[in-house]
Amino acid sequence: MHKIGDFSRLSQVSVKALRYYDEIGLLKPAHIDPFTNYRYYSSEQLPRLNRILALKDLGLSLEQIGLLLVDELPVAAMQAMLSDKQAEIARAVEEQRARLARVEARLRQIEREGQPPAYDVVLKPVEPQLVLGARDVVACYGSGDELFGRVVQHLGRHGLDPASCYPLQTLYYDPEYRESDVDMMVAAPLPRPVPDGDGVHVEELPGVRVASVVHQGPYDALGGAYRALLEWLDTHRYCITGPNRNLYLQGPGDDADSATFVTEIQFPVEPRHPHAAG
Amino acid sequence: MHKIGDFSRLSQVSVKALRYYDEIGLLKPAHIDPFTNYRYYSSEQLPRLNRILALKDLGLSLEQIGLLLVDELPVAAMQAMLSDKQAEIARAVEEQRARLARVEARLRQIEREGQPPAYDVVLKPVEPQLVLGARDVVACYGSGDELFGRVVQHLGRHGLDPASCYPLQTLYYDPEYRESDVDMMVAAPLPRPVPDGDGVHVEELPGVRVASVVHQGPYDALGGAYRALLEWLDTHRYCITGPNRNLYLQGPGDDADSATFVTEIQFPVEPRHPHAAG
DNA sequence: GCGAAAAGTCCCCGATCTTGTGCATCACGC
DNA sequence: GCGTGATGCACAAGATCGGGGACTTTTCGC
Repeated sequence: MHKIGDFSRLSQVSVKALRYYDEIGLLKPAHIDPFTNYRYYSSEQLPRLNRILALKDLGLSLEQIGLLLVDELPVAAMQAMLSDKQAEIARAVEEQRARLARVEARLRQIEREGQPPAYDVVLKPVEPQLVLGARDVVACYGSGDELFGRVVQHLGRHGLDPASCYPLQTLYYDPEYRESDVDMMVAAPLPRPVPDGDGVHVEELPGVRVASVVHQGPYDALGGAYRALLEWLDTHRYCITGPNRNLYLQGPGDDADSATFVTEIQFPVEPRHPHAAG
Repeated sequence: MHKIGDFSRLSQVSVKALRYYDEIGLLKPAHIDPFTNYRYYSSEQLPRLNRILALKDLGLSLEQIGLLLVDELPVAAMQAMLSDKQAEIARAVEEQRARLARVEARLRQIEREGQPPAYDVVLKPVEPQLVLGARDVVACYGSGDELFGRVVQHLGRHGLDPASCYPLQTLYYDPEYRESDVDMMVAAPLPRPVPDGDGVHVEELPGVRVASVVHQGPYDALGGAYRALLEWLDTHRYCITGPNRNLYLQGPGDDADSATFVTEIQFPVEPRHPHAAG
């Protein structure tokens, strides 16, 4: 029988840890003096302690180890828990590798451009939203004004302040970039349903995961933001799964100078080849 | 200007988190109403928030991000921090992969043997220790009794109780297993130096990292423990760097039945090919 | 347009999660 | 009297989340 200090030296486990393992029931001393409360450990408890250390080394929590150390545990249970752990670690490794790839990509970008990236791409979910939409094929990207007019007018007709339908947005349905004959929709989120009308209709935009960037400044510089986002999608192996959206977070309607316009670009995406990331 | 809730919806960052970022100075609202203390955020703050999210996604802490977001930060500083992070993640990946390998090895072992391993190998440091040693080439493994005798006698001559020189141990110096003519030493840790004597000497055993298993039961079953340990060293790519030791934690001298003998086997080791673990 | 109810916001304290470490205080015994 | 043991509380580390009580703002009914 060893006092806790001796057992600690023997096992290279700190006294505090031994007391903690006692407290959580993982390794009770072989004997406790009822008068002094001194803990006494037996050499025969070393194998159990070593098993605890070995399982801890596999990444199992003390709680899980406690479950595994129950006597007569079916082998299948041990296998199940280790398999779970295996899957968990594999997932963690994959995630870390992806993160490493992201860090490397950013480093390379700084290297290449000599400065931090101008745009930061973030992935985020967008909730489904009920919108009033005006969709049409227009001559060019700049000629959606008439669609905005339709939407704002219709909102007014049904007692909705356009400011309460924030943010106004546009969606682009062409599968590839087009200079002319652009299939686009202007959409305004609705706090409550309204009837359809002349050239406008109510629909629910689906919820999607998007990659987004926020552009600040006049619209003629939006191209850089688009390029940055598309390049990011390429580098990080995402593919586009739906019409992209522009959200006019701060625009001409907000009494703002064009230098302070704020526009968010969203592309619905999903990972491409998740198993071939490296 | 948006109230915190609106900005939260816009950015998909929780209100709580926004308040926290304010508190730690990472993202102060563009305006705070001096009467109500309401926070008001501007759309133009979204790029900064997105940069925060992007850096967070790279695994940087909020504190580090705060350092990186200082205006006019030299590019080199950003690169340095990202490089550090890159190295850190690479290390983490490597460690996780090693752990994954350990879990897989254990699973395979259970698969193969149909039951959990009988021995758990743990790596641990052993401190240097001053010992009284009796070294000789003896006929076979079992014939070290005379060496034990020498040591115990010498201890007694200098007023030391063998019980205070715990645990007695043996070291085996042959570079490979031998059936006969075994070069071994019996050693007893010393609480204080004693003079050398007939066939015994004082020396300091070096501190080493060892792989160890604990065997419980009679000595004729020690072979299984040895095999388990050596197999583990092979599987986990460790090589032996010194004489192995047996520690007699509970043995014939402790009033014990041979079924309750407890012996620890230690092999000094170091990793073999650390870069070729997978 | 007014009052009341509902929703949003404030700040502050504490919990989370894990595996312990550090410190203070008191008891035991060689 | 010093080393060792006991107990118990606090703290750690990081990034929030939860809840409570007090205000403020918005909305809804009339």
